[in-house]
Amino acid sequence: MAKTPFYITTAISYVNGVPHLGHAYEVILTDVMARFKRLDGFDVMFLTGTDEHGEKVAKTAEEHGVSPKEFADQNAAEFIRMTDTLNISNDDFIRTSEERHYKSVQTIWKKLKENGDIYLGKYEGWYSVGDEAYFTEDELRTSEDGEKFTADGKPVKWVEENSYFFKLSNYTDKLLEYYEEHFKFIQPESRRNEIMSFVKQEGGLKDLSISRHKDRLKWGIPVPGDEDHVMYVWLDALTNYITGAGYPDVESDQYKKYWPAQYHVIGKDITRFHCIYWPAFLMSAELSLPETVFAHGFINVQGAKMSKSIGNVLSPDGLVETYGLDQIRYFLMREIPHGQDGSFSHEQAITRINADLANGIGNLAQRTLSMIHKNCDAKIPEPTALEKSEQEFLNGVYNNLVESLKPYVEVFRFNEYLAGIWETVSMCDAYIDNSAPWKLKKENPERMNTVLYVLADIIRCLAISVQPVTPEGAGKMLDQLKVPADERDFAHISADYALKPGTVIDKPEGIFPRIVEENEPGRAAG
RNA sequence: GGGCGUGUAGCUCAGCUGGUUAGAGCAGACCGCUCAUAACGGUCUGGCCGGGGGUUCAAGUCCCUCCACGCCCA
Repeated sequence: MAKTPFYITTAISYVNGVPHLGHAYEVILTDVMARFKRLDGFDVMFLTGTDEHGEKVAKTAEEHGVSPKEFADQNAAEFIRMTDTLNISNDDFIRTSEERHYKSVQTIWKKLKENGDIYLGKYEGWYSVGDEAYFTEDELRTSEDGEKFTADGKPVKWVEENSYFFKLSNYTDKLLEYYEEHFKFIQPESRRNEIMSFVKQEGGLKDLSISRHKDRLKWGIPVPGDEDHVMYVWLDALTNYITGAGYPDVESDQYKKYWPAQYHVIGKDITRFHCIYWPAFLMSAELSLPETVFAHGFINVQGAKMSKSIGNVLSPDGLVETYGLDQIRYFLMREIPHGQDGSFSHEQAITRINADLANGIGNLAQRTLSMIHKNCDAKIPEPTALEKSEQEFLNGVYNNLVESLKPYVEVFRFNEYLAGIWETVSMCDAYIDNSAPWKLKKENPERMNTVLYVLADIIRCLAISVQPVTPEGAGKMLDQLKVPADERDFAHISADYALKPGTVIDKPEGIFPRIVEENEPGRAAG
């Protein structure tokens, strides 16, 4: 039976800076969904990448005395490295400076043009290089000597130039209609409201400038048929999602299989581009629209927005070094509520990691496997007749552990998913205490074997279920139980694949060590 | 200025279309256990559900208003 395709993307990261916690969160969030879907039997395509063009990159490159391409190469390498550091399972990594992307963007440009949605106009206005955006008069502040500045103090200059425009104004009604008919297109709902009220603004949507004159911006994709112009960032950047699926070869297996995407996972700050511009471009190019744009929140660090000036910017490297990879993945998925802003603090991280990973699932596996190793001749014991409650416990795990939590996963509520899994962890600990296998050892060895067997098989299921979030630790746990590599999908959470009694196990080692604070709390440096 | 959202135990959060004594985890206290990563189990403490007003037999849940914070737009 052919697997159902599932295409998911992160936003592409702008290479003007280097990776920080925000990037890490987004790519982990997406990775967890991708891994979950693979385990659930989908044919997953997971794309992430870098956005490399634009005036800001060109300018920063110049400051560093290198070409834009060299500069982009350097920082793109950092983002690629981040995917390794964080154990991200992306199937592809796209860079907008790649040849395949040039072809793709130029093709879609031609489509928009053929369909009459691109025209040459004139743009004039106050332009801020720092923001790569135009501002209207009333958005600016004027200093005493008449200089104009943006609200946050960046300088602007008056610019007049020819520019190609996209007739976004044609799409006001079509977009609204689309939102009405596709409730799930923008999630969470608060973002949907935001977008709808923006589109409903008086006079409808305004046309969108999509090119820059070459004199001012060379670092970009040339406009087909007009040497003097280079494309402006959003058309270029957004198109990466279809490039990744094989566009412009719309007849390719790849494209037919994966487009339209199921999810674009993005930060809430770029919702508008993804929920207004992108669908409008796709409509104009007569391509299908993605199913859902999911906008996640931001993470505050030690109670404040991450910023260089405060000095609380956390790097993925530092976080992994301080807490461990699975640990940081777990923390972010468990602690950041769905679609809202979350917060990160050292204390919070330690507490959560120790309580759930070290004292919770880690200790559960360790105490169970130790008992098996010591008391069952290092073999998975042979169970005898199960008590009714044990059978029910086991059946509940087989039938519901993952199944009952799927609805949460569908909407990125991984915090709820994990909370659900951990209910079973807790039930196991209670079951151990009630059964007291250390007493059964003398009084009733057969019962001890049964209890330990039930526990071991539930731990097998727990480990399978947490693989999306803590792939490394879960993998080790399954290794310890000698679960074959091809029996680790959700489909194997069943009695049919239960552990085989007699299987020899190694002396267990703790999977998630407790984080012990020395004298002063270590900080993840940014 | 308009809009959206958030405000529930010390902390992080659940509470769908209003319905019995408001829930969970963590933290804290006590008791128990000793297989385990000083881990685990049990019990308990802890909440004028941001303030005020209203609708209703009944409101954390609906309406109005105010306050704080965040975001979108102007």
